[in-house]
Order: sequence, then structure tokens, then C-alpha cells
Amino acid sequence: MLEQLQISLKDALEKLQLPSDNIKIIKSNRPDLCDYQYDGAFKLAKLMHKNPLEIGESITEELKQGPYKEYYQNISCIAPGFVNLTLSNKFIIDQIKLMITKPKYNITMPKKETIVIDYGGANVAKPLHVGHLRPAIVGESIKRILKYMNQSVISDVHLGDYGLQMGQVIKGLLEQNIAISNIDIKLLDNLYPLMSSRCKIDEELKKECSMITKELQDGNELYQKYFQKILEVSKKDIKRIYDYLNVSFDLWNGESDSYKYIPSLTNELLANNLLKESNHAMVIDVSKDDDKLQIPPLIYQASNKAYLYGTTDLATIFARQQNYHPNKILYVVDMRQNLHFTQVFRASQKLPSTKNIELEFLGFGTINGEDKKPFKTRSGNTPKLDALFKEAKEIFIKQKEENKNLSDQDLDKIVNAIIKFADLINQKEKDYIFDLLKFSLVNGKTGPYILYTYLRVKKIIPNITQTVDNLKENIYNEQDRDIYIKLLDLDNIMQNAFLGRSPSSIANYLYELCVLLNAFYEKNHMNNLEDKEKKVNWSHLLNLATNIIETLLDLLDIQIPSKM
RNA sequence: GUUCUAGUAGCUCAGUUGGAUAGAGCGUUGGCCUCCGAAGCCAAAGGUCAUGGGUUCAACUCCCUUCUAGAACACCA
Repeated sequence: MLEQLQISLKDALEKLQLPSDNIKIIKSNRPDLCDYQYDGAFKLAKLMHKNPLEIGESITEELKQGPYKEYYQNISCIAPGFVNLTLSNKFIIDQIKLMITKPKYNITMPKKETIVIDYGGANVAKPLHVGHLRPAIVGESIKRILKYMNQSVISDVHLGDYGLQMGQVIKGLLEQNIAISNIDIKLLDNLYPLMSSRCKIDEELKKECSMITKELQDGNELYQKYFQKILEVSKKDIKRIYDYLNVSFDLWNGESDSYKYIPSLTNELLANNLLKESNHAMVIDVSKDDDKLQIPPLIYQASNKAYLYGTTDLATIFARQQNYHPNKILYVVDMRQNLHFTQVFRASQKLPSTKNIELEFLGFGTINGEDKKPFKTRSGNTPKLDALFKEAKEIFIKQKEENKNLSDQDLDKIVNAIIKFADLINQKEKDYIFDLLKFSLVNGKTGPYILYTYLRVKKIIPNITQTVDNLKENIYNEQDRDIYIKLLDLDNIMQNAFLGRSPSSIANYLYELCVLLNAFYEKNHMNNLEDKEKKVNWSHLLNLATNIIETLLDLLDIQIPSKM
């Protein structure tokens, strides 16, 4: 839609013999004056050594007489040189017709690419807690946005399954003489924190665990048996949580799956003279001359010959190249891993077979408590996800008497909406404060508010009996006009969400659209509408708006309950 | 210590390549149900955009100072 406005402006600029490349039209920040604005007159004025008001006025005049004049109801230039554009009813309704009839609301689709997206990243043998919420929610949403925008997407959970924690847990199991068949999730949940804290104070124990990890990697049969069982038990639990969140993956690979690629990766590294020894470890130098901060080398093989996470991450890129030939690989991971991925990415770019893959680090912020430190329960523990879901459900039920009658299915969808919307409304890069009470409210920028609005509006849409050809070029008041203008902005929002890998722009748009729909609901009545033309127009308008809400909620991986 | 990120209303946050009067939500105050869901809507109050300088016709936005907070900084992931 913006493109058409740009074309109209380009035409005017060309006729005035002014430079007409890179035309920027933005949504007005003075909605009382106009829908869109063009601020280029200032730069043109400087370039041409003229008065900006003069330039602005000549553009305005040209637009008013040009071939695209019917796009606009009003074009004006206001001192010191802003060009204000107000869309005509005809243009608005024409665009709306296209949104209704063309696939995917006539959104412009980018070039198709093969993209691997790596998110989730749960660690095997470590209990899932609130910290695992973001990579799952943000990653799933970005995946859905990419798919919607026509990309060929492969999602991989990339489990952390071959690191030191495996050695620690196996050591603990051996110490306590636990039979492989007796390993269950409860045991693992308790064992990992115990071993981890013991290793922090006991150097000898840590060394031992590290050796077990190394031998596991080398194929020690007993350790492999333990590993397989731990993987099985842990995966089952991780899957259960992801199922509840409706998060799914094409690949359930882990660090261990990259292991078989290490020999050929090593060969390529050696052939290109990229590996060197440093303090008995094998490292890849990734520093650059203009680094402000010294970037340490990527440790490829530790001095005890064990492979570390940099190795498996590099081997995973290598493996993905061989199996899927991706154009891009996206990593939805904790912001704090920034340096690590800088090292891995640089190493990958030195490698002939992977250097052409574009690697994107999509770091997300921490979920904090009210004290702005990583979220903990009152007793000081990191809360488990099961408990969190249960709490959200209870808080929501308490808000209204009738909520007790909601089905479990609907309640689970609402819990998902509460948690996901609260997360996704924030920019993924930033930390946010976890406050279930606030997230569960039905007013404000919350999931329940969106769901409520949707269900409320959905009920007043009459059956649509007339096609879009019967839409009149008529806009009736401020409320329906506001909604039309908001809907026309969808394309722009989707481009931002896609290019910026930014679910938050969709979440914010959803909220703004819902506010407008509630205002419409309040001031207009769909029942007993005398004016038949108005009824047709509004039916289509509300139908389009609710369809868009459905689509966008799906992109945020939020499902709609049957009632609430 | 070095590097990076952040500091906007009482609280939580938008403000994406510099544009007009810095916007929302929560909270506070006051209004609106004999018509489709009041879990809603409308309105008001609330700001030295951390600080001091600079660049520009124009700075919350770009550059530099200082202060404050958080994060990362070679064998854990």
C-alpha cells in the first residue's frame, strides 16, 4: 500500500525535476492532520538551495493535478514544509477489497530462502524452568512469521545433550548406584543441581566429571547406555512442556548429533591451516585487528581432548550445510551468549564449506523478578514451568465467577495467551519483569484482552451475503475509518516483523487494532441497521479485522478459546 | 579493568534509518449500561526524555563528558 503512495510521489517529483529515489513516506505522527506524511522537502530544499515550504507546496500542487490524485482526499503543505496526505475513501475501499480478495491480505512477500532456525535449546538432564520460556515462545513465533512470509523453514530444537552436565549427572548416578532402568525425571531434576553445585566447590570432582564427559564422547559403552536413557527420559519431559506450549520442531537434534561430523570438519580445518595449539588445547583464532574487545579464540578441543560447545556448534553448522544447504541460520538464544556466537560465526566464515551461510544471532533478554534480577520464587528457587502454568490458571479463574465453568481446553489456551502475549509484547532483546497478576488481566495490553475483544466482535458480524464488489466507497464515521487505516498498515507491520525478526511489532499492532474495535463496538450497533449499504461495508470490515486477528494470533502461537 | 547494552509519567514500557504538540498500559480521579458481552468505553491529572556539552533548519533519536544499573570477557553451556 505504501508502495502506491511512493509511486504517486515519485511521479510528482519527476515532473518537478527533483531527485526521486529513496522516497520515504511514513505514517503520520499527527493523525489529527493526516494519515501519512512526507518529510523529504527539507532534504530536497537543501539540495536545491531553495525554501522547503516552496518545495513542499510545489509537490503538493503537482500531486493534486497528477494521475494519482484520486488516492487522496486531501493534500496539503504545512510550514515549515511537511507534506500531509489524507487518503480518499475510494483508495481506502479499493485497498480493502484487495486485502479481502488476494491471498494473505495482499501482503508483499519477500524472496524465498531456506532458513534453519535454532531455538528452544533445552538442556538434557536439566529441569525446565522459567528461563526456557523465552527461547520457546520467541523462537516459535519467529518461525511462524518466516513461514507465513513464504520462507522455506527448518526448525531444530538443538538440545544441549553432550556437555559437562552429562558427565556430572552420570557421575551422580554411578555414585548412588542407580540402575539405568530406575532413572526418571524426578531423579534427574534433583541430581543435576546437586552435582552442579558440588562441582563448583570440588575441583577434583569437576575434573572427574569432565573426564566422564570426554569418555562418553569417545563412545564408552557404559556411559553411552546411561546417556541414551537420560536422553529418552529427559526428551519425554521436554516434549510434554513444548506440547503444552504448542511449540514444535522439524528436527529434534542435539549437540551429540553433530559429533559424527567432527572428523571431516577437523580435516577441513587442518587443510585450511585454521587449527593451532595453545596451552595444550586446539583453538581457532577468530580475532580481528579492529576489535575493540579482544575476542578470545574458539576452543575447538580442550587440553583433555574433550570437545566443547564451540566445537559442536561449528560442527552443527557444517552438518546443516551438508544436509540442507541453508541460505541462513538463525539462533534464538540468550543474549549472554553473544560472545560465544561471535566466535562460532567468525570460525564458520573462515571455513570454505560454510562461509556463505548467513548467520544471525537473535539474542533475547532475561525474564526478571520485581527486583530486576532473574525471576525466582519467594523461597528463592527458579520456578518450574508446570507450577507457573498452574498458577496462571488459578489467577485467571479467580477473576470472575463464571470462569470456573470454562473447559480445561479453553483454560489452557487462555494460559498460553497470558504467558505468550506478555512475553511477545516486549522486544525480544530486552529483559522484562515477570508479573503473572498483571499478565492475566483482561484490560490493558494482555492476551486475555485480545481474546475478549475478538470473541466480542466476532458475535456481532452478520452473515456476509454480498461480495466485495458490492462495497460502497463510503466511510461512515471516525471509528470505522480508524479501523480501515489501521488495516492498511498491516503490510508495513508484517515487513517489520519479518525483517526485524520481531514478534513484538505484531503483538503491539494486535493491541492497537483491538482498541479501535472496542471503540467501534461501543459507539455503533450492528443489530437493527437500517442502512443496508452500511451493513455490507461494516460486515466486511469486521470480518476482515477478525480474520486478521486470527492470523496474527496464530503467528504468535496463541490459540483462541471457544468462549471466556 | 576493558567492551557492550540500557536510563523516557508513581510503576511497567512504545517511540526502527533525525521531523510537527514525546505516546500507551497499570495505578489515581471523574463520567457512560430500558439496544449486539461494562472482563468494555470516554475523559482528566501526571514529563527538565539520567547529566553536561556538540552537530543540524530540526535531537528522545547522531557524536563526545560524567553518573547509575545490567551483561560478557580461553578450556561450563
